[in-house]
Amino acid sequence: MNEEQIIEISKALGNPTRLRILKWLRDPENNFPPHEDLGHFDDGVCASHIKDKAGLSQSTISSFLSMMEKCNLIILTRHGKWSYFKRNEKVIKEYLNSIELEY
Amino acid sequence: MNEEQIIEISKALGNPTRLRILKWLRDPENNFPPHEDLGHFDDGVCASHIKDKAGLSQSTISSFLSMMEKCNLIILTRHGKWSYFKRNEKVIKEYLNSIELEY
DNA sequence: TTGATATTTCGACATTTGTCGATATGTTTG
DNA sequence: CAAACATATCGACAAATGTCGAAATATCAA
Repeated sequence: MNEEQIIEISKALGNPTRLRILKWLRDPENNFPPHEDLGHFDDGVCASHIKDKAGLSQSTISSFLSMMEKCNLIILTRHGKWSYFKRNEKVIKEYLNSIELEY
Repeated sequence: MNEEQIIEISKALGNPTRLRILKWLRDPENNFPPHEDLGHFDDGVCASHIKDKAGLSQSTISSFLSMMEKCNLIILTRHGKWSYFKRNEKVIKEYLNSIELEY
């Protein structure tokens, strides 16, 4: 993983709300209500539920999720009007490995 | 490692100069000139050498090193008028483990 | 103790980030 | 298509960060 990516991910992790979102997404069943429509968390959790749990404004959460997605910490999947977010385990591992081995 | 510490370390890693300093300190022999007085890198590298390599002002580097030390990423040892900095491998490992297992 | 040198602290200022409410866009459904 | 809802974007503003040069401290050495 290149330096730029490591820096962007580190910035994303340097905020309590974003760090918690990442943690919550580890275990959607225990951190969020079920999705009415979908009935599963295969693509993660929809933005509204994350907003409700985080307790910040819709626009703030939207931009937080967007920056987490831009640096590939999370993966966005759209189902109709809903945006679902799940962890990008591969990139998280790469981040940890890069720091461990290179930085 | 608690959330606050993870956040502070992530912030420290979210800047190219600080990230590079951490990397350089992995291998002082190959990244810095020898210490005239000391003749070894047992306590790391002195602030001036880090400043020269980073190419930022002395005050900027001083505050960068200070914040890296406050969040325990690096360990400061003073020898007379020189401040030497080395990596805190234990804390770096704890950071990576915490993210891997909790976040 | 005085001068030279290493580091820290201070004050300034520009840039970035955190956060909001309002507005715009996109999607579903009646 | 129009209303309703989920999400994204915009504009604003306060707080934090990046960065500098200058001044203050601390230490060594003559």
